[in-house]
Amino acid sequence: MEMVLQQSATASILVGNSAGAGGCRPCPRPASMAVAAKREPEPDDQKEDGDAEAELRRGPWTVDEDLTLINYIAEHGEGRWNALARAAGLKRTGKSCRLRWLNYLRPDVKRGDFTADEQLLILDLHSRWGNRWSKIAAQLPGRTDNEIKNYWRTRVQKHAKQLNCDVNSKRFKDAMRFLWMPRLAERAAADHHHHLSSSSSPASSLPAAGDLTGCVEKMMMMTAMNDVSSNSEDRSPSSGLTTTTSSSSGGSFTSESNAVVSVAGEEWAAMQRQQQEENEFWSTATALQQLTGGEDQLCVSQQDMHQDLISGWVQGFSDGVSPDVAQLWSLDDIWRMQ
DNA sequence: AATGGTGTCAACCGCGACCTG
DNA sequence: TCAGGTCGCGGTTGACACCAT
Repeated sequence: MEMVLQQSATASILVGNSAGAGGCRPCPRPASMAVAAKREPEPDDQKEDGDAEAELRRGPWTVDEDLTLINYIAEHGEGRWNALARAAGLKRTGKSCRLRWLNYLRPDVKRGDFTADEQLLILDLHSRWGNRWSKIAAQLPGRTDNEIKNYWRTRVQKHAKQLNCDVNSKRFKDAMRFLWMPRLAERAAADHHHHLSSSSSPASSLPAAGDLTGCVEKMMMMTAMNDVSSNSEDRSPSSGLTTTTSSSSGGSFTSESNAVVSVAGEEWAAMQRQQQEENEFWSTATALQQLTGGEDQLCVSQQDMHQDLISGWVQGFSDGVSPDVAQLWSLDDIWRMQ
């Protein structure tokens, strides 16, 4: 394991760049390089080396493969993926190369949690276009269709499950529209205010997306970040600090890693708060739904749609709510959710 | 400490659309 | 027009990490 981590750091160093993954959170799983590195080819896999007609490789990409692909595209450009895979000497299908590049290695791929703005946009666009992931992704610069699809399938569908309804049901759509989205909008506004009042955001200190060198820088950063997370016990940035600088990074990332971890510490705390709020929000929504009892209680009537959306929902809710529920969740609470 | 459940996300698969000779 | 190659999309899978028991 240690050897593997060293290799990933070494491979990055060979490219000769430094930090750069924009908006990376304290790394629940920052890069599949973690996976790839852990699964360097077994001895059995090495037999491919002596066989030009060896079978195509599958599964996680290694750091070497990533570098090969990045370097080849830097020199020759992307496209013609099957030919590219052969010419670059990668034992991968063109399809696999394309996917790896578009979803992961491309310099302008943004990583980390979706912002409230982005979440809002995803919810909104999905309500209009359905599972048109690539179309939705086109509206979110730096985000891939795969990432958005995963977000939808994990986070959004999880909330639907919490509400005990189908993600495509009117009930869930209403909950989304009248509970979740206003809340996200509120958070987005708060984020904007925060960014305006703070001199520089973590992302702004990182290289601008779009240049190919930034791509390799990103690999360096991801490797460093991965080391932080893989060495930390509780996944908090502070606990990752000491092990990062002392072991896997081999000292090469010391200052950068410290800076990253320092920034990550703030983001970590914010993330924790956000997660807690999120949990409270959905449990409240669930409780509310159960107390109001009906399958359709969360749905609004067609007329309500013509009113201001949020106040309309609140009115609809207040009309149908039982005294018990009213006690549990005062109107103040409802308004606070707007 | 062991184990099973769950969440996350990179990667793969199948298929249809498009391109090219 | 047609056949083979390529690309892009949406759905699914599998590995891993974390957490609860």
